[in-house]
Amino acid sequence: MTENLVIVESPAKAKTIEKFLGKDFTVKSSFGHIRDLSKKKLGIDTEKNYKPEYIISDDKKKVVEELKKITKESKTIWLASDEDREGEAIAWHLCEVLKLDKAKTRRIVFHEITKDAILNAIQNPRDINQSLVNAQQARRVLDRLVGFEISPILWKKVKPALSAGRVQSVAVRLIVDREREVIAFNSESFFKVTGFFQGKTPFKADLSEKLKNQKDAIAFLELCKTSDFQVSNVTKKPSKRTPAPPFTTSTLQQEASRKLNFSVAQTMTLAQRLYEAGHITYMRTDSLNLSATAIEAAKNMIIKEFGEKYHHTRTFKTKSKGAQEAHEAIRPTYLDKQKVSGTSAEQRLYELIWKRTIASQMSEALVEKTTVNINVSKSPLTFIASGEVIQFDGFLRVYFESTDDELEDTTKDILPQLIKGQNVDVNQIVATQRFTQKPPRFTEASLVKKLEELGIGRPSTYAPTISTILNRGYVLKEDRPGTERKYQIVTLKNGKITDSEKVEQTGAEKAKLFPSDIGMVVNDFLVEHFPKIVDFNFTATVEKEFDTIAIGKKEWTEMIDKFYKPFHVNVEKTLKESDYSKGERVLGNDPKSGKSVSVRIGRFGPVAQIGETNSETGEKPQYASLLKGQLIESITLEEALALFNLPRNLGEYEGKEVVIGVGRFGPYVRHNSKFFSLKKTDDPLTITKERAVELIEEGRKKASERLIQTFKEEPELQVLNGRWGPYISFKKANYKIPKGTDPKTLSYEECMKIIEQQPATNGKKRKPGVKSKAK
DNA sequence: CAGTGAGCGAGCTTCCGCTTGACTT
Repeated sequence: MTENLVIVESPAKAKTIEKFLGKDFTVKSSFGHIRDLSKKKLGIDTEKNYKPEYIISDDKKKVVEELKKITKESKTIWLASDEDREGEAIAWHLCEVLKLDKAKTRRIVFHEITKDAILNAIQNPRDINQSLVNAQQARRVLDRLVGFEISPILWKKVKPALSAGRVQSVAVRLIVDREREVIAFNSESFFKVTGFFQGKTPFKADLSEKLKNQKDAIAFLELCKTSDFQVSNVTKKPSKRTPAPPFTTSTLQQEASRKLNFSVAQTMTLAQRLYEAGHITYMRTDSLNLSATAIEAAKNMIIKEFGEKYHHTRTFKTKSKGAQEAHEAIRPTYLDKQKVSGTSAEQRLYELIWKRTIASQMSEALVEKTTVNINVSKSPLTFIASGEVIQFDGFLRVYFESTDDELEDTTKDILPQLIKGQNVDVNQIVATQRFTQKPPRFTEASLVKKLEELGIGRPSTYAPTISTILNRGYVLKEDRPGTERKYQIVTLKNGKITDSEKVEQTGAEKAKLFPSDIGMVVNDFLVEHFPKIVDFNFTATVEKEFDTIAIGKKEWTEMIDKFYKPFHVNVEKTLKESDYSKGERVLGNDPKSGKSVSVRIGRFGPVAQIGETNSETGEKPQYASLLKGQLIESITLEEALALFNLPRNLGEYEGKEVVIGVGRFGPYVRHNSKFFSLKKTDDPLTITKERAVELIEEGRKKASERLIQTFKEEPELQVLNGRWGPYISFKKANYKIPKGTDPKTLSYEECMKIIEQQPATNGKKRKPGVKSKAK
C-alpha cells in the first residue's frame, strides 16, 4: 500500500519531485493529456450541446492502466499538473478516467520545482476548478470544429489532404502577406556619403542626409573640394543598457537561431535533453519568473565571480499575451554550473541559457555616447560622427542580446578628442550608392516571435506548427542565391573626384520561409470565405471569452454555440457555392501562336499552359511545369514561355545526345539514358553544354566511388558509399557499419556478423511531404 | 524523370496542446 501518490505531467519532473518528498510519496507521470477527442471523427455532438466524446488513445492505454493500478493502492492522490487550463483539464481527465474518489483526491499546484514550493503546495490543496476545465474544453472543441470542418472543404475545392486551423492558417497568412510585400517592393537608390576625417586619430562621419542621385553626390563633393570642415558641436550623453529577461521558449528559439543557427525544432530537442539530464528547468514556458532560490544562487555566483558591483537583483513581468505562468523561465537548475557535459550543441545551448540567466541578474552597463557635428563651409549639410564608450560593462561582460536587423555597420567607433570650433582635415569623402531594403522574409524564429506577439499558439506548439505548415507544403524553408547588383561610388580624394562602379551580391536568403503556390491559393481561399477565422485577432478575441469561462461567468457551451451556428452555416454555404480554386492567372498571348498563356495549380503542381482544350477541333493545350522558386503570383509571360523550351537538346557528347529536362526529382541532364541532377545554382533554361558535361563526368565519378567492396562468397553483398556515408547492402536491405570500423577492410565474415546483429532497414520509400510518424 | 481536375470507384486525408519515445534518413 502506497501512502501518497503524486501525479505530474512529465516523467523528468516526477523524478525530481520524488527526491524532495521522501519515501511516503510515490510520484508518477501522466505524460501530458491522457485522453482527447477521437482522431478519426469530429468527436463532438453538435446536436447535443456539443458533448465531447473523449477517447484514450492507444499510446496512452499503458499509462492509464498503470495509474489505475497504483491509485487503487494509494491512500491519497495528489494531482499536481500545471496550474494553467490545460493542466487543470489533465487533472480533471485523470479524475474521470481513474474514477478517483473525491475524499482521497487533492489538487495541488506549484510554480517552481523547489522543495519549499512543493511542501507548501501539499499544505494548501484545493478542488478541481471546473470553470478552468470548461475553458479548456471550449478551446479544444473550438479548435476541433474549425479544423475538422474547414479542412474537408479544402480537400474538395483545392487538393486532398490539406488542412486549416486557428493557428496554422494564420502562420501561413503571415508568410503569404510578407511575400506579397516583397513582390510589390520597388527598391530605390540613394547616395550615402561618408567622410574620413583626421583628428588626433582618423575617424568617420556620415552626412546627415542621403543624397538623391549621382548628380547630387557629385555636386556635393564639388562643394567639399574647396570647403573647410569645422567641428560645430560636441555632445556627450551618458546612457544605460539593461539586460534582457531570462529565456522563455520563444526567446530561446529566437536567440538560438540568431546566435547558434539552430532551427526551432533543433533547439527544442536539445533543450529537452538538457531538461531530462537535470541541467535546466522546464523548456516549454512563457514565464519570465525566476524562483527565489535561483535569484539567490545567481547573486552568489555573480558576486563571487565578478564582484558586488556587478550584481543587481531583477524581477521581470511577463508581457506576452495569453501567458499562463505555470512554470519558471528557462534557466540552469544549478547556476554555479557554468558548463555541462553532453554533445557540443547541447553545451552551446546550455551556455547560452546560463549567460542569459546570469546577465538578467547583473548591473546595467553604463555607456557614454558622443555625437560630433562637422560643418561644411560651402554647404548647409553637416557630417555627424557618433561614438560610444562603455564606461562600465555590467551585464555586457557576460551576454548581449542580438537583433533581427541585418544592418551593415552598426559598430560604433571610438572618437578622438574633438573640441567645438576646431577645424579638421578630410582624408577623403566617399558617396556610395545604396538601396532601400525589401521587407525581410520570416525565419522560423521570427515567425515564432510574431505569433507570440499576436498571442497565437503556445510554447509547446511553436515548433510543431512550423513542421505542419512545412509538411503540408504551404511553406518552404529555403536558401535562395542572390543576384548581382551594380552600384556607383564617387570619391573625393586629394582634390580630385573620381567615380567607379562595383558589383555586390544582393537578396540572398538563408533558411527563410517562402510560401508555395498551394499555400497562397489556400490562404486566399480562407481569407475570402473564412475571414474571421484567419483574422490576426481571432485568437485574442476567443481567448478573452475563454477567460470569462475560466472565472465562471460564462457557460462554455453557450460560447461555442454562438460561434458554431453562423460558422457552420458558412461552411455549408462555402461547400455549395464556392468555385474550385486553382489560382489561375492569365499572363498574355504567345507571340508565336497567338494563343493565350496562363498559369495555375494542376494535378501535379503549378503548371503553365498555352492554348485551351477545344472539343470540336480536338486541339489540346501545351503544358510545362513551373520551376522551383517560381510562383504563379509573380511569374512573367517571358519566364512562362521559356519553360516550353524544355527538354532542351544541347547536342552530342561521346556520340550521344545531351538533353536537359525537369522531372519528378527536379532538373536533370540525360545522357546515354542516364540521369544526373542539376545543382541548385544551375538554371535548366540557360545551362551550357560544357557545364552539362561537367555534371555528367562528376556523376560518373561519384558512381564509381559508390562501390567500396564486393565479395566472391556472396554476389548480393556489397559495401557501398551512400548519402549518409558507407553502409552494407545485402539482398536489397541496408545495414549500418558500426563506428570505428574501416569499410574498406571489412571481411565477408565481419559483414555477415553485422547483418545478423542488426534489424534490416530495407530502403522503404516514403511519399514526399508525408509526415513520418511512429505507429 | 510523365502527367496537368470528372464521369466505375473504396476509403483516406484534417485541428491544437499536453507529453515522450521509436523510428528512419
